[in-house]
Amino acid sequence: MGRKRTKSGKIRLAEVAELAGVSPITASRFFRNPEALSVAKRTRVESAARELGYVPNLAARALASQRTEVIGVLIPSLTNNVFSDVLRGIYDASENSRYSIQLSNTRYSILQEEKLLRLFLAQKPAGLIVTGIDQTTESRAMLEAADCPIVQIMEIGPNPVDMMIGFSHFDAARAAIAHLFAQGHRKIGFVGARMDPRVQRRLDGYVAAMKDAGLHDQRLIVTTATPTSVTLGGALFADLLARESGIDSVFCANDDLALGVLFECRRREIAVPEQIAIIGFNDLEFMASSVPTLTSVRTNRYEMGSTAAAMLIEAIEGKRPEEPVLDLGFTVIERQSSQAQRAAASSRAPEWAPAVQNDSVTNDP
Amino acid sequence: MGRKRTKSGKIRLAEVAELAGVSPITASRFFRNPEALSVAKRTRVESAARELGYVPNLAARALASQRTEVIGVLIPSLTNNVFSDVLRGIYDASENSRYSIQLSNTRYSILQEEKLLRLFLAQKPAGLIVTGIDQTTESRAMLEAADCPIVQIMEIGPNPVDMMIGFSHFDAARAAIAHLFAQGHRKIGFVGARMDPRVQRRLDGYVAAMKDAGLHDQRLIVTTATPTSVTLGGALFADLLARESGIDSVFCANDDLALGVLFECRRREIAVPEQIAIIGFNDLEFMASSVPTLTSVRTNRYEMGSTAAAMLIEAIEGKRPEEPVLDLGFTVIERQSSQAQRAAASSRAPEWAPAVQNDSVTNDP
DNA sequence: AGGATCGTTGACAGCGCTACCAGCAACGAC
DNA sequence: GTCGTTGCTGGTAGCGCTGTCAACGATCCT
Repeated sequence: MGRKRTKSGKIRLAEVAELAGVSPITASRFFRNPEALSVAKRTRVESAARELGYVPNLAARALASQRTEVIGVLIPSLTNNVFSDVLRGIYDASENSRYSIQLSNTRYSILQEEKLLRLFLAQKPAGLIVTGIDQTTESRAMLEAADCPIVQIMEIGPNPVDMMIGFSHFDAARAAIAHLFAQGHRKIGFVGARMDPRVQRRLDGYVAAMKDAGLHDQRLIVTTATPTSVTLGGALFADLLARESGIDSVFCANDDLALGVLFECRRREIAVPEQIAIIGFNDLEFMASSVPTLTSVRTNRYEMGSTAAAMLIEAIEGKRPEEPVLDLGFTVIERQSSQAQRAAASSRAPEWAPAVQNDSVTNDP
Repeated sequence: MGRKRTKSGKIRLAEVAELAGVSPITASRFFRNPEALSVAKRTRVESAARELGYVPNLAARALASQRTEVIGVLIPSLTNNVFSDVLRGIYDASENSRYSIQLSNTRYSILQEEKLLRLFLAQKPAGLIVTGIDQTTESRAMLEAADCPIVQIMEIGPNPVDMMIGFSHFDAARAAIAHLFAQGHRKIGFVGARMDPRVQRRLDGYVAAMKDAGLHDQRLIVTTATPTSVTLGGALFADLLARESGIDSVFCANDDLALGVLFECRRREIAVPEQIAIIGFNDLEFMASSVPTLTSVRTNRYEMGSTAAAMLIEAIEGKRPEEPVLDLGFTVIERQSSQAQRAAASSRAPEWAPAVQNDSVTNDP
């Protein structure tokens, strides 16, 4: 097999072209735009490539074409369960595409995000997925100047840089509070940690709902910048109880905190939901199987990731969506921890039905 | 600023060299091996690069040097909390290096792993991190033929391909059972899900310990190939109880299952640890704050990731570790859920001390 | 003094692929 | 018949960087 000056057994596009009896550029086209070839050449190149076990050299491709096939993803945390679901969606959706994912962790710092963004943009990514809508002015300018499609994920808001997919944390929080109101609760506490922009907007939604009902009281709100955890949920709830009495329910900014609150109630022998109702946020898997089962606001995290990646890839290939902003919504999943008091007596055992509610499990292939 | 044939404002190495008054190759050396330059030229190139805002073109570099600065990482799951800790370690350790992480999800399939491995290897990665020691023969051969450093993570065993970092799941399971024996438990159930090779080895450790004590009974073991979840823990435990009576304790192959078992006990009003003791595996954060707090086997997941990446980078740069196999060990963290029966009466409240035990929280930057 | 060695620098020649443009045959419109 | 037009193919010329080798002066040794 007559190679020219290539060393040991490396298969270049030139070898494939030679075996197929076409020019290198024709072989190249086969990989990028097969429809442009006549059927005869197409099959010849295809079988030659297979026979030689040809694998394209991505570095050479990137250098020659002046663009990469990399999708950059900027997320604020690798620890948070929420992001692992989103990421799984992103990886799944990109898996059978030509694009590869380049992930970076901003650690909830918009300055770090700006730095990483600069790094990414310098490599001319094919597309970018960024978290949230609270970039620095500088980041925002870079994103707007970038000549690749961009998807903002996790929430929606005005002025998308390009595309946007998420839901309204403000509305979701309002819905959570509305649910508690409907169950007869009035003195609703708020427990939040980390306080990133999305948690902040959940707090805003809570405050708005409470104000609308004339029930707002700053002393019902306990927050901290500390990263969230189950343990922290218990501690913050303890703070809340120490500060204020007569609280009948708690809205937790995420499910880990809610579980912590539940445990703290158990520790103090506070009956849930009879004495205190609990509602969490995100609807992680365990919420459906705790005792009592925990009410939460379900968010479509996996879909957020997979749809974002799918939209991005479509846009890279020229098929922009007609509607660039996609609201994935949320659902309040009512469970025992927030049932109205009259129903509470019979709520201990019968309604537990994991088979119906653990759908988040089945997403994992 | 006299550029030759370059279009709009793109800064190449040649521009930097020109401004610094050196040849391009000298400028190139500044980025790869600054010590080889005289101090004078070094500072000249440095300031020129900064002034022009030069960012190297990675594709060109990869093409010219015939190697990439990519570390490939193959993990079996993006959902599992365990891997998100490992990943965080990997990303943190690689963050300030020149290497970037390329992540792929094998979904617990060694065939998928083989396919991804082939893909990775074709791009000549600088190094590779693979999960576990159960590759296909073909994968094994590819790994051994690869001309880059490789770290196997998550467990240790004989015949490392190259480097290896983890701990013995077999020994860790034995230690868990030994702990239960020490607390006076004899009829110890095993609850496992997913049953990947590492969970299988935990089961092997359990079986070995039970056999040594003359207590082995196949009916005490409940497993499923289904992905793990809290809900599933409860369901499997229910199966176990239905099948066998007189069980005094349960070893759960991971913490999610353990939490599910705890909830199932609560649902059935089985006192923990008085009637049933529970021990989990991994020591996730919530284990320290449940009620009762849950005993678990702590594993060093973040360190596993960060050390693996650090070792790999060292090896890529020529500094191989003197000892290629690193055992990170494990620790049985005793909590209320496995306390001996005599002590159980006083175990309800006093020993709960989250401040001491929630160290996994502080790892998150 | 002559030779060997070291540290520093530069010239040259690609790495493997694709953008760009040109060429050619086949076809239809005028 | 001439002139586009379309569909397919190939030649040329790099993309921006680094491996290799050679050259040079300075230093050290015999």
